[in-house]
Amino acid sequence: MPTAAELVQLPALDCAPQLLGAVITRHDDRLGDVSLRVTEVEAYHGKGMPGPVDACSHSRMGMTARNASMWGPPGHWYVYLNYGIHHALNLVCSPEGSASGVLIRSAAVVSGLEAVRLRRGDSSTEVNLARGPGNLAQALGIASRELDGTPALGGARLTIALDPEGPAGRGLSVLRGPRVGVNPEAEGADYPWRFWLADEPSVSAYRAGGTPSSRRSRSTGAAKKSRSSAVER
DNA sequence: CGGTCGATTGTCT
DNA sequence: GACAATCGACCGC
Repeated sequence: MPTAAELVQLPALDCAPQLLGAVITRHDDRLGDVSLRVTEVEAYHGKGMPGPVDACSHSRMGMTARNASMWGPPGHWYVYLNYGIHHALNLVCSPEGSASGVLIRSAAVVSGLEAVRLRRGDSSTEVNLARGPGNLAQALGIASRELDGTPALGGARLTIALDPEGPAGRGLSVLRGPRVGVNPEAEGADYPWRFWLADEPSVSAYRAGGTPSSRRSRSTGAAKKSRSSAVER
């Protein structure tokens, strides 16, 4: 049975499904602690890694100021701001220098519901509280890049507890399919980088093809591909 | 329901 | 200067 430190050494495609069912805990003295159970993730391969080319990974351009923590040691957080509005949380994986990560897309609230409601507002239904990467970050009180590059295994403010046996150890069924929210015209857009737990209402409702560029091309008559197909593994 | 669109800013060409 | 690993509001069925 692998340890958590060994699991985060795996390539993103192998590490990502093992994170399903893991519990992320945010410590907050004022609002109280919040714990979320991960229900949906996406693998992002580092530039030059063996396996399929990832045309969407932030590491594809090489190291920059933003993505530097992706190149750091695994088991640390990579936090960035997306669309100028939402923060997104990733767990860096695979050996240092390989620049891979797993985007934590969705989760279910395990404890600290009151604190999450305060952060997310009353208008959100319970399954939507940490559904989608932007909402998940908000539920955890991540509103800056403060935690970028900090340890995730035994982290002080934000920590992740992995089940060494992964979802299979609990009899959870894992589904796999293409990403959502990336440009559907991009090379390799159909490759199944995304993993989620079956029968989980908190999994992303967000549809592919939501980017401004894809909207433009769609309105000019480009064919829309179906993304509903999922493969059980 | 499902499609469509604006918000908002850091990042890279 | 373009646009992004998104979200929620709004519109028309």
